[in-house]
Amino acid sequence: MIIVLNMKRRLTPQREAILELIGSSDRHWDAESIAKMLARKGRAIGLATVYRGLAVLEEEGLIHAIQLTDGKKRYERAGKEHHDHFICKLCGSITEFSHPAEARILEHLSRETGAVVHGHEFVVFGVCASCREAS
Amino acid sequence: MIIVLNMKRRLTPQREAILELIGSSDRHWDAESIAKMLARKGRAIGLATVYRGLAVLEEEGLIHAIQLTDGKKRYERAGKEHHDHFICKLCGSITEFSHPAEARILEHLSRETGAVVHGHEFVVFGVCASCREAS
DNA sequence: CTAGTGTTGAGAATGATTATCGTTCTCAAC
DNA sequence: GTTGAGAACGATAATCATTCTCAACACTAG
Repeated sequence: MIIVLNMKRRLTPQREAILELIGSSDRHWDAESIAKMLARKGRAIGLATVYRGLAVLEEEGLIHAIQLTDGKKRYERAGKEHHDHFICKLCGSITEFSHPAEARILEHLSRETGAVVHGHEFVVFGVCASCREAS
Repeated sequence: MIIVLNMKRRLTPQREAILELIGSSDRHWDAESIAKMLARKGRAIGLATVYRGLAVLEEEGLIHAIQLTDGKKRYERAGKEHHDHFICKLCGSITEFSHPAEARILEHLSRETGAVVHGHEFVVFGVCASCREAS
């Protein structure tokens, strides 16, 4: 895979390491987990650099950011079709789901209000099946 | 309106002031705005007390919390039928909307995954009609 | 080669929220 | 009315995620 960043941005070794980590898994990474994981792999990167790298990679569309209910921004690899997130209050696990009706809701919204929709986030919380059974 | 909080929680004058402020408007309040507004009204309340009050009032179901994309938690009065939020990236305005298909998505999710859904949040961002026209 | 600009890493700074702590308030039992 | 236990208050310190600052380093074009 050959990646070229726009303009003056460079795909530095640090940014490549971040991209490789996120791109090769289905996890929802936050900045600190990325820094720790890279450190554990002997590829330590300054935390500020991780934050900057994430911002750049997101702007370039190479990763995708989501904002869940805890204060942390999470990142997942780009290129998957759009999906929403279910978060279990008990175990914290994140499950992805999607439904075709969502597109219709967005269409309806922009038709009614005249707004231009750039993005959206649908976060559902509750108790996942395995936690429900376990309790 | 008579309000009785459960158990050991008390509806103190401070909490009543917060509830009255949120309940009598359709704004989406963050903690600091509440503190400032009450201070301007000559009813100043410690910021920590505002945060604690908001948490208590939310637990009691008297106000409703939403988490938008900026780091701040917002609160709106409870009792309105459920709705979602559209945020304009340019002017920051928040528009409420709703669509019946949403319920179907949630039903589908819990049927498919076996999860119990407690709540959800659908946040859409883009450019509102008036900002679009102005630019 | 060299100037100009992008990038890094460490640490300071920021902003929202939460914890701490001594004091005050509430309320039921005495 | 007094007391005692626990809830609540307000000011301030602490925390947590994130952003900023700045000096040292690395590319890239001329």
